[in-house]
Amino acid sequence: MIGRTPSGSEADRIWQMMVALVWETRGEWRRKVIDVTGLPFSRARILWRLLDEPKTLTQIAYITSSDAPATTVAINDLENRGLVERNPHPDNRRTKLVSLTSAGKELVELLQRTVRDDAPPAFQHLSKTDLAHLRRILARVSSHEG
Amino acid sequence: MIGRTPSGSEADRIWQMMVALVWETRGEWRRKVIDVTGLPFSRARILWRLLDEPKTLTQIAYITSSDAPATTVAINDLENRGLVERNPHPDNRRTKLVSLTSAGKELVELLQRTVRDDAPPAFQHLSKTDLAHLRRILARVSSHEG
DNA sequence: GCGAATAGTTGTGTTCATACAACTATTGTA
DNA sequence: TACAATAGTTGTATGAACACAACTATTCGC
Repeated sequence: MIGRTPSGSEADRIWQMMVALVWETRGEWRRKVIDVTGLPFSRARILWRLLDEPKTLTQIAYITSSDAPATTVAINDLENRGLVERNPHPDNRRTKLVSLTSAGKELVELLQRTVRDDAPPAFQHLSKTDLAHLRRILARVSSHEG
Repeated sequence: MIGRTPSGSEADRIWQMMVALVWETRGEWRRKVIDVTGLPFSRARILWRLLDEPKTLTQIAYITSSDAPATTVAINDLENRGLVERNPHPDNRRTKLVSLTSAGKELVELLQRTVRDDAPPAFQHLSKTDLAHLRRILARVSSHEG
C-alpha cells in the first residue's frame, strides 16, 4: 500500500521505496513479538523502551502517543504481570518512575534473542560495496534526525 | 524500539537502521490517513490495495492477514459507505470481486494527493550521488523480493 | 498561603481487531 | 451422485485502543 504516493522529489520517491520495503516485513515481525511475549504489541513496545532507563508515566505517554489514562492502564497491566515496577521519583513526589523488574528485563532480552529482525533475503545478497554505501547513507540521515 | 535487536550480519544491522528510520515516521502518517479518510486505518488500507485491480474477499483476507469473517465485515462497512462494490466473479459463482466505486477511487486519489509521504528532512539533504546509490540498491532489493 | 499547573488515577463509553462456531452456496472429484 | 473442499456470510465473544470526565496529590509562582 505504500510506495504508491506520487510525491514530489526524487528523494521522496526513493523514500517511499524504502518505506514499502520495510512495511512489508512489519506484520510478521509484529506477530512474532506478540507470540514470544504473550503481550499486546503496544505493551511489549513499552518494555522495550524501558530497557535503556526508567521513565515517568508522562514520558511513556509521550513516546507511545497516548494519553495519561491509557498509560496508567498499560503500566498497571505490566505491573500486575510483574514485568515492571513503579518507584518514587527522587526529586518529585508527584511523579513515579517506571522501571523493568528483573523478569521484565529477562523478557526483553528474550525478545531480542528470539525475535531477530533479520534482513530479508534479497537484502542479504547485496554486495559489500552496496552495504557500505547503504550504511554510510543511513548513518548520515539518522544523525541529522531530530 | 527498533534497531536494537543485535542480530548477526552486517546486512542485518543495516537493515535494522533502515527499519528504525522508517518506523519513526509511521505513527504520524497513519494518523493523517485516518484523518483524511475518516476511516479506520485498516479500511483505508484495503481501499488503497483495490486501486490496482478488483480482488476477491479471500485475496483481501490474505493481504490484510485477517480471516474471512473479519474481511466480510470490513467490506460490508466499505460497501455501506459507498466506497466499494461486490460484483460476481465471471468464472466462479462462489467468489465475489470487490472493486472501488467512483467515490472510493476518488477517496484514494484524495489520499494520495493530501497525505504525501514525503521523505524526512535529513533525507532530502542527501547528495545526488547518494540518492542514486540508494535508488539503485533499493531497486535491486525490491526486484529480488518474493 | 492561595490558586494554577502538573502528575497520575479511576471510571465510562465507543470503536476496532481478532478469533471462533455454524451456516449456505458453489465447485471439483472419486 | 455423493463427498470434500472452497468462498463467503452471520453471529458471538473478547481484548485493545482511544478519548473523555472527574478526581487526588503535589509542586510552583505570585
